[in-house]
Amino acid sequence: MGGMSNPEPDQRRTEIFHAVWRVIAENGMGAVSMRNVATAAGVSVGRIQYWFRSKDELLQASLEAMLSSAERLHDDSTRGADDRAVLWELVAHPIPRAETARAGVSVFHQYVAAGVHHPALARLLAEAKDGEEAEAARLLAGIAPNLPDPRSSARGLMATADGLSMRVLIGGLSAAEAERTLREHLDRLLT
Amino acid sequence: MGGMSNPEPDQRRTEIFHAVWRVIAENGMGAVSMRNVATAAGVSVGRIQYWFRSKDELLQASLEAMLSSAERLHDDSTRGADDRAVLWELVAHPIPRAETARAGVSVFHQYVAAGVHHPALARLLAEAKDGEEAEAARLLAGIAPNLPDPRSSARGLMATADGLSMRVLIGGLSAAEAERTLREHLDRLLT
DNA sequence: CCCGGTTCAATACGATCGTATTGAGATGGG
DNA sequence: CCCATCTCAATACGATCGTATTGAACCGGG
Repeated sequence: MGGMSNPEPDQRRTEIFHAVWRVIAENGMGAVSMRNVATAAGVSVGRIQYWFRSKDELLQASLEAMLSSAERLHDDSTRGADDRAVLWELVAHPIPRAETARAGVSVFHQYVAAGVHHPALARLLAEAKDGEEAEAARLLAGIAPNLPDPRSSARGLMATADGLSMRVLIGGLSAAEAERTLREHLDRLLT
Repeated sequence: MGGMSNPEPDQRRTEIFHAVWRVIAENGMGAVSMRNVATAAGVSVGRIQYWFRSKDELLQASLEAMLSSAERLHDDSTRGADDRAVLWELVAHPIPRAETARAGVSVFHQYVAAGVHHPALARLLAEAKDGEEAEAARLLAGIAPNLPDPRSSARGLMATADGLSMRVLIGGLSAAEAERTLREHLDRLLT
């Protein structure tokens, strides 16, 4: 038969994912178009069309990539750190403490808004949040074994972080204040 | 001089606001176009263009109308109710317990996502949230006078509600579970 | 009666959208 | 060498977008 397939198709797709995220971070989900993504990636529209059948598949794959990348990040941070620190990183990560973090957090919120009217995206987001919640509950149960309902506590903790994250994103609340409020919540939980 | 202006210009604008909200609730912020709004309102595009100079002004005015309407709603619910009930309504209202409430909540989240890259919208949202927070802190201080930092407690409480609201919107968490988690948070605060 | 202002409806324009189509270069197996 | 296949770039098409323009209906005051 003919030629071989490229040995690194994932590389091609990943470059495009980065461009999607950058477009979303800089100008919101409404600015995501084949042409804008192509320009941001420095490639042609045809290339994106070759690697993704449609804009919808591109968006969905970008979210999957983002979620699994975040999960991998967390798993890495787990090695050799104590559970309290790991838990804190897990629940505090929606709060954009650095300017670079703000980009990622805002991208997440854009996907959430899109997911409200897009079941496939919503499902990915719901499962990711559920996984985070389970992991937080597991850590919480290890740290405070006498907690009556770690799952519910984890749920409240993560919801608090997400709500604070939203406040920081729309302004009027600093990341430092948000972090302090979240810390108070966690401390109250652990005493 | 010539003719008089219509005695009810607010009525015209309000009808259009309703159409904007319906379009956002049903199909998301991305579906908001002059033509879609006109169709939803059963009027011509020209009419919308007459009452609003641009799509941007329409969106901004729609958000202002929604926020002040919500504020008026809350003020009305304040009459003759005890503070605990008023506080609960204030803080639990982001959780879409009925299907009709889901529409309003999802519209709010669409505006939040839009606000991330739209300073004028963000400012309106931030001020509204700040006002809610102040009101919740006031009620909280009245109910539990020994609370060390009512403002911070109110902040955490409302953030929890917003985060839970997000979870319910993207699915995988029922409104009842969200309400229970929020109630636990409030109870822990008041004991 | 008509005239100027209000309130639209209709239409037109250029930009941008998603995507289908087409063909060119590159590459490795037969 | 050559041809099939992979990988893209270029382009075209119809739809939809925001908005500017134009004029018609209506109506109260002079």
